[in-house]
Amino acid sequence: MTDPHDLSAILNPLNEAQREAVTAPLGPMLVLAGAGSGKTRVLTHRIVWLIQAQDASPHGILAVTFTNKAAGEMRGRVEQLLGIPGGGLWIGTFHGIAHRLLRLHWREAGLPQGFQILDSEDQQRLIKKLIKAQNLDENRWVPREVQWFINSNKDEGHRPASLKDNNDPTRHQLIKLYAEYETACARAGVVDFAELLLRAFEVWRDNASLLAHYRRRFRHVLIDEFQDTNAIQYAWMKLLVGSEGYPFAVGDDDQSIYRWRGARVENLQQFRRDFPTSKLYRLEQNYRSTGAILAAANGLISNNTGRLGKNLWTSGERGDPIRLYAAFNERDEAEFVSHRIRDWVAHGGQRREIAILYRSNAQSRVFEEAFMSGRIPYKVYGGLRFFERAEIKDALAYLRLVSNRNDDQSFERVVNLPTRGIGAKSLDTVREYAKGAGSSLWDAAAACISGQGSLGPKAASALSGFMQLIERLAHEVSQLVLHEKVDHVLQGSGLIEHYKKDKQDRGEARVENLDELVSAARGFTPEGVESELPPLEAFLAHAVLESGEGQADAWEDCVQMMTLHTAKGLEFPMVFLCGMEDGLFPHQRSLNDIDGLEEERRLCYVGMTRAMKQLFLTYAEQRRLHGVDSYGMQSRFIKEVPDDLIEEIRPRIQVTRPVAVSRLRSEESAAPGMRLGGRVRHRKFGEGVILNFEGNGSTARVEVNFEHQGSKWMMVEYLEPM
DNA sequence: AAATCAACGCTTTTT
DNA sequence: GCGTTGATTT
Repeated sequence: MTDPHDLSAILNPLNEAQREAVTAPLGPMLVLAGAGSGKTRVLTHRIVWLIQAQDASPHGILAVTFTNKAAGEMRGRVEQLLGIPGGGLWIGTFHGIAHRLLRLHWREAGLPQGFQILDSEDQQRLIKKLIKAQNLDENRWVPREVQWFINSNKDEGHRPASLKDNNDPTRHQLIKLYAEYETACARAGVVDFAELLLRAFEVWRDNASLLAHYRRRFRHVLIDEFQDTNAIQYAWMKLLVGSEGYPFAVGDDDQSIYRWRGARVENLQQFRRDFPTSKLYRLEQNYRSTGAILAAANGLISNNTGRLGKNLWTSGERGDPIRLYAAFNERDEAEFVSHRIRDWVAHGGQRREIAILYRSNAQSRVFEEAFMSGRIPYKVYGGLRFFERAEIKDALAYLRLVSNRNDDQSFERVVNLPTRGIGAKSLDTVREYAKGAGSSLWDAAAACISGQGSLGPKAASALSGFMQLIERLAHEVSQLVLHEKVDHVLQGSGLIEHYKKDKQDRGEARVENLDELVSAARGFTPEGVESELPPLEAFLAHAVLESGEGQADAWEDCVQMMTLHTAKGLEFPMVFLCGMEDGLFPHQRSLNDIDGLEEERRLCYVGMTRAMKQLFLTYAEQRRLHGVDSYGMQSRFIKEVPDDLIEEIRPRIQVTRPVAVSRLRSEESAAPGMRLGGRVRHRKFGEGVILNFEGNGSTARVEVNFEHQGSKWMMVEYLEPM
């Protein structure tokens, strides 16, 4: 047993800056933590320090993160340091904590006790349905955009009633849809993700005694990734902290990459204004990357304006230079990466130490093809997760209906799946009736069967069959344990049969996933507030909130492939930043406004700082994009890395390339430095890249893609190589 | 109700 | 160019 007041275990592993932050006197604190500077360590050690040095009760500490993964890691490390399970400690995601509060205070929040959660796909379906029900033109009222309107307003704390239409008919209609959406959610007893946060905020704002209780309880509020907080998360934090609490915010403005989904970097500065007594700490010593990598990242990010200011440094060695490879096309790029991976493995490295990072998911395909033919095991991150798969959502819809007949989304999803003769027309009748009666689809269906509304006898019997099925399942399942419930509903629903008929490959995988769902139910243990709910309801809520990476993935030694966004928070000995071309990265749609461009730059910064030992930047001079070949310029970000840090790798000769290239190659003596993809300068048009070539000697003409003027054909003599 | 076809659109993602 | 989706066909 360790002496509870021996703090050496907590403090010894820290550097001075970290120790200062961890042991800072109680009060509002903001920690600017650079990439790889030990941010999680400071957060976890602070928690333990509060408990062991300040005698804070674990009960009085709230720690909030954005992802379940981060929350899990934090809890694990705290428990490891404490040497005991950190029961009583509230560590969770914003949404998880909000969910917990709403389960505890569903009455005050005006929610039904068994409310369920809508994921974004469900939300979009519902919105689409509402738009259709209004007979609005779906081209004018795009569900995605309406969804964005609703969510961003919720993120900002706005209810439909508080929104002004400013005599703008479009806005007026959007607000109306928002209001209708709210009504529909209330009737079905469901809340979406943004609603969790807003509702949790409102329940405190509108219940003084409840708020007072939580203010008294949670004196210590620690928030991770503070630069990613949105308006409602910030407001919620501020409300809880009040004037007595001790907020401990950790973030990095240079790693703010989620502005597009409502994150407000400004919250870092706002924090300083709202808590004028707050102390600011900086963690700038990096333990992850070599000096060269850090210098490159610093050089890049220094091009951004309005930074809070931070310079990462390391006491480690400078290491290898950043390597830049100009590929002919995207396949050559992938080949190059493959070669480097083989070299790494041949020298004793592991594949899991390598990350391929790209701006957009579509870029993974070419790499996958190359790795597949090169027999290099890889894993692509991103894409659908387990609980988001169609068949799983179908199964969950059955379970939700069994649990709550008024869940209209689920009703619509499975009423005719597998097909049982309930067509669009019959459903219209039911919908119409529900609309008139202001009831759920289930109740409307019951009414229609019993002769109200115009439903054909055939449809009525089919519908009645479905409803009896659900009632029967609900009855049969009532005494079973969770996984038996799931299993039984799956069997009874006919979903398994339905998917077995599916085209071999796909259908098989789907049935396997459904089996996996039963296993997931078997392995499910409700935690904390979840145990207040019946197991099935707890399981359903859990499934939405933690749609989870496929839990059990055989840990084969794989090259890791993911987008730059996904890579945040991770580190790898060897990193490839691929597709470094203007238009791809920075992305075309971010080129126009300076804020967008700066966010792209931060994204690049995040990518570079993932690398521990080796960093490669690659780009393709020619890339097939959306089916057409295009010629790009190398990313402006490459030029923002100090020259002396970069070592350019010349393309290998044996690469198959267009005939024109070899023709141009033969002209190199006549026009030194002129090659396809080479950079040239024109007196009037500025800089560009050579796209194409014809003729030879003094009659040679080239097509040049100029940075600003577009592409033009011209004589070589007017160009100078760069 | 399945199958086939044309249209579309195409960053980034967590909860 | 590809995968998804909605509409139309049989």
